[in-house]
Amino acid sequence: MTHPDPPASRKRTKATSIDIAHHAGVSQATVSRVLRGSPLVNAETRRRVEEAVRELNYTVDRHASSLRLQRSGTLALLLFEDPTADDSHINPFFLSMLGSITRACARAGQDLLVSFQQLSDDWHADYADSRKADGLILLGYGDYLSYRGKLDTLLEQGTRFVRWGAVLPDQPGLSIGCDNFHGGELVGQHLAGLGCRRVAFLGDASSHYPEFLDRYRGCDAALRVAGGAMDPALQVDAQSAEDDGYAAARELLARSGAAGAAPGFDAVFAASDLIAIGALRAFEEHGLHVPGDVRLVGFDDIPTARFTQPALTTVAQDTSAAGELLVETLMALIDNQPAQSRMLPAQLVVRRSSGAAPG
Amino acid sequence: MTHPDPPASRKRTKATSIDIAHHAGVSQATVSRVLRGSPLVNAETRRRVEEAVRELNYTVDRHASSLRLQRSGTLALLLFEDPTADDSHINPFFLSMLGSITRACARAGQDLLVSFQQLSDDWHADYADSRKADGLILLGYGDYLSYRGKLDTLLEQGTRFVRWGAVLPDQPGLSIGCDNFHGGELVGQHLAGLGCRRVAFLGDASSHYPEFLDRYRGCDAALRVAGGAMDPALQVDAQSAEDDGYAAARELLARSGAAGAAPGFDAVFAASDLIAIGALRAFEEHGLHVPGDVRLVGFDDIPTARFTQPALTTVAQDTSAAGELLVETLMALIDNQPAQSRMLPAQLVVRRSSGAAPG
DNA sequence: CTGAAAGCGCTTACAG
DNA sequence: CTGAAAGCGCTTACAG
Repeated sequence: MTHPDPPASRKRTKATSIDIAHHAGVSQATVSRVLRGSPLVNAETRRRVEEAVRELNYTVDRHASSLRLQRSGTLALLLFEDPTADDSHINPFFLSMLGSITRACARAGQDLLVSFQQLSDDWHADYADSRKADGLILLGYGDYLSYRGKLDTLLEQGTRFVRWGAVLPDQPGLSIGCDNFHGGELVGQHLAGLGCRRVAFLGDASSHYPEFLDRYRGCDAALRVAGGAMDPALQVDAQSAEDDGYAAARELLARSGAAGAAPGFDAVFAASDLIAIGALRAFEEHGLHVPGDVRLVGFDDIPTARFTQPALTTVAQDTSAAGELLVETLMALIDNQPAQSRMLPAQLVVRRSSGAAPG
Repeated sequence: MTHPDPPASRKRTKATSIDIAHHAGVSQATVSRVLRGSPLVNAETRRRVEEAVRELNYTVDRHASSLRLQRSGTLALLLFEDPTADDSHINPFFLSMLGSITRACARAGQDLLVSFQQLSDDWHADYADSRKADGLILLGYGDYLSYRGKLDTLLEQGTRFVRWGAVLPDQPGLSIGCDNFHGGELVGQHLAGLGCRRVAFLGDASSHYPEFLDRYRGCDAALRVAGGAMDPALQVDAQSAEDDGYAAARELLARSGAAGAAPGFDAVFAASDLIAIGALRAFEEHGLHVPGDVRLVGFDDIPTARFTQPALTTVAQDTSAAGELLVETLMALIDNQPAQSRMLPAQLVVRRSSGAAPG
């Protein structure tokens, strides 16, 4: 039984499994077996190896292991930003998703690679092909139609991925998303219950932004039950940033020709909290009181929503469950287990901006 | 000149450099040279290889490359949370740091591994030893004294790391931090200029939390210039979360025995915005008006600070520059270039909570 | 239960 | 300028 010699000069070079083998008086193969938890190892041998591992402070080299196993134990989170977004801050909602995904990965024993991407970037080529990650989590707003094609490419290449977003009937790959339609319904019911008849919508309500579209439709459905409906004339496009909301609200005000006079709408449903916050600023500047003159509802329940003046009524998405489910679904895909798209419940959070709460 | 055969069955298996070599009619070594940008390659050969790479959609296998190069091209961001923190949300300030670090890594061509750690975890063993990352970025609040030892261990092991936090004279390793002392001075000057004499401090001002301590000292120094000083009786410990701020403010109120009567302080400097927001709630419940009865200043300038009622005067840290500098410094360390600790300027952002702005 | 050996896919010193 | 070959540090089928 010969064992390989350890390196002659032990000059603070990282320990390898060969060092451990020598230290414990076993073969390198046995060290590897112990470290991978093989049942084929004698208890006493295992003990000796484990001791050497502790003593030499050894950790398995991740690259050697991944190369051999053809598996990296790493997931990649790609966060898309709209090309319009300058170097400004990321939507807090996504930051909160990032937090929950990070935790979920830790629980699943996976490492997480995080990257921000422009929608236009050549991202589909990179992470999976280079085997940096076993699968991708796709997150972010952006024109769905223009990135759908990239999803097709991913699928063709056999890349495992899960997307956060609208759950659509015929989409490429799997999505986890909030039940946006129901979220919209909750808003519509709430506003109709408060007697609103003319509900404006701030957000791109087309199939370019299917999440916003679902929110719009849900609200419309609820209003119809109450004998009303959304009016397309009261819909103004907006991406999800605050400035977009500000601009859209001004456009809405201009359109309804309400220079000082009563506006042509009694409520505004903003497709995101950031949009709502921008709109709030525009209304304020215009001398329009929220909720006195206009009731306002957002979507996402970002941390700031509690602090706007008035505090923002909004729809909360369960980011904790979302992160968990995204990781779980992606792991199933990677392990060739059955997996499916799923929607998470939405919850209305009533605060003062809709004029319903006490005070 | 013989070239290795490509795999017989081409069943959607990822292309390797051998496939490319065969396709381009060169050796695998030459493919590698082209991909690593070696100048030793004939232009026409290079062209052929590049074409094959495009055609077969080839990407270098990261693990094989890293194993060979003994370099991963990856940085790890370890975000510490206090053990007290339940599954609640991360301080938005750190989320914003995370955003800027992510961008900086992208610009530096490095991948970023993100992980949340409990201060108590055995994190020092993992990332660098396993070669998952070439270096670590350490971020987060937590008892400095209790984690200083781990920094020493990292240093001993030869792990490259940079820490975000207080820049201290005799600390292990390098730190990038905001000039907390000067940030505190700015607050002290501002408050003194408004005629405040009794400034309370909400935050742990000991060497367990050197950043908070520096803020405290800076404020004290500024008050002394104006003929005053901080009063230790008006200092209440608080970690950085909102609930801690709420509790600390109530403790302060109880201590100064001000049940309805005028409190024993005319201003409060909260060590973080989150603490300030919690304090604001406590003061409100107590019937204390900000800034009428108490002037309030925070630290960090998180997104919500603009929206509290009244909007929060605070000290902004340049997170963009911070991320850039953290990555730059860590890269220098990894490349064995000279590198040093650095402080970034702090900037006072005056809003209504200090009673100085118009309105 | 254990060791010897092959091989994961690269990179680069060496020889031409 | 290019190819053949060694080797990075693992994991596991194979043989005992």
